[in-house]
Amino acid sequence: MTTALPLVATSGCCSPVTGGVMSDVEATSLAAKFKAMGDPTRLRLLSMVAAAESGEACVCDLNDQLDLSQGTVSHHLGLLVKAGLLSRTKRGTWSYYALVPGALPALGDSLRA
Amino acid sequence: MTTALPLVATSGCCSPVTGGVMSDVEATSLAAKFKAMGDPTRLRLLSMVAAAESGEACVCDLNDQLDLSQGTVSHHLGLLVKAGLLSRTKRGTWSYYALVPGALPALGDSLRA
DNA sequence: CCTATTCATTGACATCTGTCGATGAATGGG
DNA sequence: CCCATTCATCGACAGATGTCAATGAATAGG
Repeated sequence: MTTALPLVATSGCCSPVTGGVMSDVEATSLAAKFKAMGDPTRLRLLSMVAAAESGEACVCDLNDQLDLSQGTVSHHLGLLVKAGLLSRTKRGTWSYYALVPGALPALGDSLRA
Repeated sequence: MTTALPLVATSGCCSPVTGGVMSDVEATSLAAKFKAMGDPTRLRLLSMVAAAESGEACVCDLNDQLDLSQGTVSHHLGLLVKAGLLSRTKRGTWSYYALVPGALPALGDSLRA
């Protein structure tokens, strides 16, 4: 029997903050995600991708709305991918970024009782 | 008529990340809270306070569980207070920290659709 | 009073982070 | 082919951050 790898972030990805004292490992893992969201530019990037009609956006579109150098935007997007919040798909010359399904709500769940 | 200041964090404190493109001001405000949670030590501190029976904990208790200098722990607690996630009450020689009611769930709501 | 306890604040330090400009790789169009 | 476009990566740099040791203020107990 084959166990399919979930394409959607499991809601059990993050230990709840208010569910007992967190271990060092749990805290480090969860903190990495919050850290990725702890920057205004990255938060705006997430909201822009989320607001895109097709569910994805290319760097050029995002870059136009941000008054930052292209390299800097690419850097932030890379961090969001590394944190597991965005996915990147290369098509031709363009890179398309999309929300990892379920990642944000799962993070939100870790803040509920 | 007097308008009472809410002692509980309003659930509308944070603009949702997936509710349209965030403004610079919204993103900066929300990012500050996530930034405060983007550190393993601070996350553990939050979970320790949340796990305290009485709902509050003094620095000495927290310090014992953390293998960090007392000054460092105090520093992290100060950041969590500044972010609006913890409250501080001084009683005698002790400082007691408690969760700001509703603050964490409100943050979590900003990550839901 | 004198001393011990609790805790915030300060100064110092190494490291991390956000930003830019420049470079280079990959693709697509004449 | 040659060139323009898109984008990631690199080197550099100022500023922020996490940590400690030391200091100092406030309180409690003999």
